[in-house]
Amino acid sequence: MGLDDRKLAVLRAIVEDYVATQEPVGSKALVERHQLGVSPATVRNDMAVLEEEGYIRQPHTSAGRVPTDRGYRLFVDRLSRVKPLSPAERRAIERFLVGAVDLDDVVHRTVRLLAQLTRQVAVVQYPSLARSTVRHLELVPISTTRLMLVMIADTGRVEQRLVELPRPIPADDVIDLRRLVNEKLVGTRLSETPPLVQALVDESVPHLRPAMATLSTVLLETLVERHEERIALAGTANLTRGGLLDFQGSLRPILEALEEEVVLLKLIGEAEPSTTRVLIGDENEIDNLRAASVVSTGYGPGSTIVGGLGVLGPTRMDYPGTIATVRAVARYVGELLAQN
Amino acid sequence: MGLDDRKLAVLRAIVEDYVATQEPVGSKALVERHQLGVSPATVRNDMAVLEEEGYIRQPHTSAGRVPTDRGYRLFVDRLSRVKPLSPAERRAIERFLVGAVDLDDVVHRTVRLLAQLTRQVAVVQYPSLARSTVRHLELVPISTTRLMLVMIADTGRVEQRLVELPRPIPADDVIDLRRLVNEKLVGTRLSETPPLVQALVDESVPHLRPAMATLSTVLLETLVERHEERIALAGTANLTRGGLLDFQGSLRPILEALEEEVVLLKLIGEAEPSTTRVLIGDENEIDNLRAASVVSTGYGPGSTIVGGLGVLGPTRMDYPGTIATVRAVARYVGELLAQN
DNA sequence: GACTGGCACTCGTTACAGTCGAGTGCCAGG
DNA sequence: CCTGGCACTCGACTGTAACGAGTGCCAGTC
Repeated sequence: MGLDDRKLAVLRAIVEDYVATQEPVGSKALVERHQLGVSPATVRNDMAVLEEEGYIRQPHTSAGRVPTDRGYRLFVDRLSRVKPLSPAERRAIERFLVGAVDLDDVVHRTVRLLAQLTRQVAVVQYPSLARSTVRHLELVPISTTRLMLVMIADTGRVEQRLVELPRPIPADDVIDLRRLVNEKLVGTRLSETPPLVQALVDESVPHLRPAMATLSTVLLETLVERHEERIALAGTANLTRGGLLDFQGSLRPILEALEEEVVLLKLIGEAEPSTTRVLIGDENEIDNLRAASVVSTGYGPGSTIVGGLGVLGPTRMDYPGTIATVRAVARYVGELLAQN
Repeated sequence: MGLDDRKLAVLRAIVEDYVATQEPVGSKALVERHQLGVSPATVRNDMAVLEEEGYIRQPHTSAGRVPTDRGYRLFVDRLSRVKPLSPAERRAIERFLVGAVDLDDVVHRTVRLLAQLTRQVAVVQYPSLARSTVRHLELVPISTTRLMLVMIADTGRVEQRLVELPRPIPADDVIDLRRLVNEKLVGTRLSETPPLVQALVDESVPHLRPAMATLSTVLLETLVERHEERIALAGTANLTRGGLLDFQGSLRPILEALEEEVVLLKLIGEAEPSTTRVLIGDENEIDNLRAASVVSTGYGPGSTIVGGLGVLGPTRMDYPGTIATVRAVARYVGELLAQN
């Protein structure tokens, strides 16, 4: 498919205008607003080709052109440069994130910041347990047959689970259990833990074994297998911007999808290092989100990735700006985490 | 205002029909669907009175009648009986809530359950810290100048904060601190804690005092004053039911309000024992929610209240059914909490 | 005095026709 | 290969007319 430079310029112009105005853009308006150096008729010919190739389409016979998902894709891949952030945005990011007292606080501030800057729906995954290492395990007796297991990860994440023991155990045994699990597990990554946990059970002295067995079950099942990923969400009200034109009139499927943690994780949780992923409309695997685009990336202290964050919006989205913002926020959050 | 029985019956019929059909209801349709024993003309006269009194209104001159907020209020207060739950609903509640492993789990399941049963937006407040008592405080050294403070409440709630110490302290001192705070605070209600915390600082031996002071600040500021109430939300997709007729066409203000924790707390957090609160449209203090109604109640083990839960939907809502469901769910959750 | 049937009236909804104009595709000429 | 010109399409908007659900009012009845 031979798309010469001018045709690409036309596509870029269409995308930019459509994103800005939300209205199908015609050949005449295009030459007026951009210095293309050719007449509307020429542009029309180019448009015909672009349409044939599937990059743009006409909503109605006598309307202007609108980019297709494929058109946006080409735009993102070849026609757009990442916008540098404005100083105001930089300042906003810093102002927002200093003074966070807590991992919870960091995550909440981040997700709100993202929503505000991009004016889209923002999603932030808590640092993944699978990618964290254990800093400390605490066992707090609740009753003689119940323990509260508290796990503190190096990322600052704290998770707790109630452990229901098969039979009562004395306080001294709790101390022993605590010592044992900490000796064995502190510093390890939870995803690599299963064999270690098993070993813990096998090596326990007989009278501790039943308790240790339950404990290990809880550790494995609830912390690793059903790996308790957490998600923060903000900016759903932004979905209502742009009237009902975006998302083809119904927010329903979008809102439904946003309620499913699993879906969100799929969207932003599979980040690779220092890559920004852009999913445009159709490319999305989740049916409910076929009318939306997602920009996501990983974040973490230094160059390691502990979680993902991103935004979701209409396919008609300011990709360069959004990508820049998502990257910048991820970087700042990474720095923040590195300080701990 | 003399509203005889028949006029009240007419109002009830109008509310029921309108809630069911979402369409303004006229005099003819009314006599057809309800056994009022009079002619449409009579009903029209009654309607005229009801309209004069502000209980119903006409969207257009030649349309049927629609209840006003005031009409719904009268309906809720005097004309409706709380519907008993269907066996299916009871079963759904039990099925949903058994097997919860965790406070987080309980809250999440509850909020989803509520959303599903009422088909509205559901809100559940985590057990309030101010109404919980301290079960255990744990101090975990992160570095020589940092502690992780973990508080476990009797409601199962676990909160953690990073404590930044003014200067390094040895491990033994951490043990002392832990012992001191636990001796003094376990069993107390956090809302009554301030004097006790202050006493802790005053009574500390000199070399522990600086650390204890920071610790107490964290305890007071972040756990009590900025009382860390938490909220779970579900069912926002239900806002899109009933097309765009509810909420006068724009979900925007609703979605915005739902993003503010403070707003949500105001809605459901001020529950009094065993009362179900119903706020209809205008009665709501939050401007953004003037087009919505809220049904909320408190929950807690036994007869104490530790938090609130409720649902939010259009003023055109099945009040009897919703009230019944909210109450039932609150009761079940209370029982569940009582078991711990 | 309360209820009812009848009737004129209101007004939103729908259908239809006509106009307008943005935008297109195509073609002949530079 | 680009351009100006031109006929054509079709959605948006406007105005008109018919329709009908629903009302308010009034005179008559029990």
